[in-house]
Amino acid sequence: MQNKEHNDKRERIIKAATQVFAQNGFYNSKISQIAKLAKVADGTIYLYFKNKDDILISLFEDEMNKIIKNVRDEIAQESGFENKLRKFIEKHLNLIGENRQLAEVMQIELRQSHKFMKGYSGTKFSDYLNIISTIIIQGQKEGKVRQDIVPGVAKRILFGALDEISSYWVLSKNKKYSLQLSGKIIGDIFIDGVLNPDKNLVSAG
Amino acid sequence: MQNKEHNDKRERIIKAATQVFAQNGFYNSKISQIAKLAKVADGTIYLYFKNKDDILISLFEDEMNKIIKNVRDEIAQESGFENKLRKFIEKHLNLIGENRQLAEVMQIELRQSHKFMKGYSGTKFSDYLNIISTIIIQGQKEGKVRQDIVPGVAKRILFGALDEISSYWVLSKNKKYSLQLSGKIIGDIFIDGVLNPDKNLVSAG
Amino acid sequence: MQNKEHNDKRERIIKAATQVFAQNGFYNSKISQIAKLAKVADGTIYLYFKNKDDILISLFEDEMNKIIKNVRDEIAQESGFENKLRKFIEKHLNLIGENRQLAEVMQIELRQSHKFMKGYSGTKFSDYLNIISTIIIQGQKEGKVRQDIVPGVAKRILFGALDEISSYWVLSKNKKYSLQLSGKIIGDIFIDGVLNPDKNLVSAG
Amino acid sequence: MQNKEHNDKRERIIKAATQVFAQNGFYNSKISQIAKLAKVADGTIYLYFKNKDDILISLFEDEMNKIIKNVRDEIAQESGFENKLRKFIEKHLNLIGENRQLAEVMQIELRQSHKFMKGYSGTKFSDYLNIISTIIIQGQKEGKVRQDIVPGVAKRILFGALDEISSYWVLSKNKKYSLQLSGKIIGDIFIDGVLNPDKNLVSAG
DNA sequence: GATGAATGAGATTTCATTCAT
DNA sequence: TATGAATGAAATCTCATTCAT
Repeated sequence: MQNKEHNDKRERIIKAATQVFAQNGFYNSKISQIAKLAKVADGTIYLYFKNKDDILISLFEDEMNKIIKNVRDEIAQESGFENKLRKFIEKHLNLIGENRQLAEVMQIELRQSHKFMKGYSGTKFSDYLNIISTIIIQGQKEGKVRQDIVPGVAKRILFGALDEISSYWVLSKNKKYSLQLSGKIIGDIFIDGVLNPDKNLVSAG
Repeated sequence: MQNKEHNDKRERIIKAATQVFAQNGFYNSKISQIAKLAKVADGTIYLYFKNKDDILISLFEDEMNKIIKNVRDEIAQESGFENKLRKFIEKHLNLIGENRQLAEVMQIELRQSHKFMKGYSGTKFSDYLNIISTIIIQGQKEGKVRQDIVPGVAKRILFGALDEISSYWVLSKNKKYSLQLSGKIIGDIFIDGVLNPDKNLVSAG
Repeated sequence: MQNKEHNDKRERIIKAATQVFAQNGFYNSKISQIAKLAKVADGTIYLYFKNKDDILISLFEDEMNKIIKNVRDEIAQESGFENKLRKFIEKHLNLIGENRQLAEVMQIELRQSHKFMKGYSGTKFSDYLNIISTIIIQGQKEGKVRQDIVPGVAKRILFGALDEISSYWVLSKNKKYSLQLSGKIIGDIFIDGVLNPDKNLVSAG
Repeated sequence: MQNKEHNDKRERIIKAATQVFAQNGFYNSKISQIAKLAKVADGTIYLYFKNKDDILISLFEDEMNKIIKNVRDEIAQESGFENKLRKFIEKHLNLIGENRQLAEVMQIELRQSHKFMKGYSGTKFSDYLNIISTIIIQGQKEGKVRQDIVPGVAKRILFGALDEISSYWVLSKNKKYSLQLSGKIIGDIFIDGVLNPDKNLVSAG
């Protein structure tokens, strides 16, 4: 019970922080705003988090854990390199589309801030990227993906593309292109781009 | 003479700000640090810039102007969609490699901050991205690039990939992959990914 | 208890501000001085007041409320136009004499500042002046005061006279004339000056 | 020629300062504003005045010299205590009416500031007030004014009344009462108020 | 004399964090 | 645990004044 109450408050703070950070940016957000929105006292926040930075990091890690688990589960249900990759793209963009505020914080704030947060390793983010490289490696084993594609580079290329599309979508007022259309194009370009030309011929023949 | 001195000071401040912002991030940078590094009095900065935000924006616009001009000139000397695109990628990554501090500020700080700078339109950034879409459109006219590739989406996909690779390179201590290698892979994936399959077959045949 | 502490601090700040403003003038007074004298932290002041201007206005309104109530009560106990007016004069000068610092602030600082305090209506001051006009109107009803005396003008004439005498007394080092003597002369001049000549004749006859 | 130019600049600065001080108050006025309005460089002001305070004091003394001379001359042409006094009131209010900006500065700024200007004696102001006491003393010699009226007090009473009326007129948007009407009432009250009652009877008889 | 760019001291205000209750 | 009043360090920006030209 105590514990439940505890978690409840922690979660309320994280949720409020997500909203506030998304709206004002990390540096322009005030602890008191978060406290107010979470319906706790300012001081209470310091019972759950070491300091302001810690809220951002915790928020990120909490959400990343959920996301990584979720994405991994879904991808496990797909078979074949291409299907898995398209599923990853779909899931990523869905997450952005469904939780815009979280997306903003993760995209904008964390990128800016993590350089300055001592002791933060960014492992979770690495874990997320490695979902992509694992798929690519599998593709190479399947003989689908060219051997000269370095998975450690390719994972960043795909993530960067997704991230930029997401940023634009999050920040722009008039959403010119849907996330779905963008996702399709990303998938087309990336998959065609990494495919083994031999297989390509075969599949085209 | 007066004018030269004037420009000199303005430039010194921009240069110092680049260094300081890169090192500490915009919000953790102090005007006094910049002034000290630029060897001017704190107050002098306000003769050249409206406020702290204005330094960041000016820095960005100044550099963007130079970069855009430079990149456009170089691309103009190349012929054909593929050459132009590879040149763009090469130039972008060279800029990152040659001026790491500037790159850090442009990549990290501006992305975070521009949301909060009222009245800043970000035209320069748009201009830069449009160099890419112009090349893609040319590729479509040449019959090289598939018609279902939306240039407005593709430009962000390529930029996102370059940007992420650059961010990683800028932030990581041990630079595992060279920018050159990464650039080659980006080019390979992106170009193969957008090529018209018919041409592809022909070129493969 | 909480509340008492609260009021205590607010009052301590007001009191300290009165002293500091009186000594240095509003613009030459520093928040830190006031805080130090009030034995609170600089930031604490901003829990009770919006800004520096607000301290001055609050100080004025707080004191005016007390003064107006006090003066009105005392005047209510007097009967007849002349007695009431002499009592007003006596009370006004007593207030100056008893609380020189408050007087200085109210006389000098507020007069200078209120032009620049947007949104400050100065109602309290008006209320105070209207105590005088009320007495004059009563005098006119009693047939004592000439009908051609415009109460709205006369109230300022009397207040101006009192104010100048007070300013002089507050600012001059060697107080040549006592407030009492000055008060008597003001009363003599003003009352004789507004009396109905007919009554005057009668009373002289 | 040099000298004429010199005076011209000095005067332009004084004139500009009057305008700027009147509009913004002394402490909210910037040297650069005054310089701009006077069409001189900021630094030029320091060739004519020691510092910002000195501008205010000089402005005051310059104008006071003119005013005192002017008022004295006009009064000298009147005969008898009552005429002289009414002329003084008329002149004072005319000055306010004719040069509102100067009036504002003299009334509001100087009053506030002179406490804080080291070494400023305020002699000119004293000279001005003594015009009044001289008239009153003459009135006492003529047997018109009661002996128990202390001229040093009475001069402040009259000045205070005039000053308050003027302040109100200068600051209020809708000028409810004309300066002329107010002047008549001040004269009526003050003169009747100081007159010897014996003379009063005689003059009434 | 005249200029105006440069100076740099200094004050208000904010806000993360603490701690007595 | 929870509170929220109090703290006080710290930073942006202003502007009177100076001084090299």
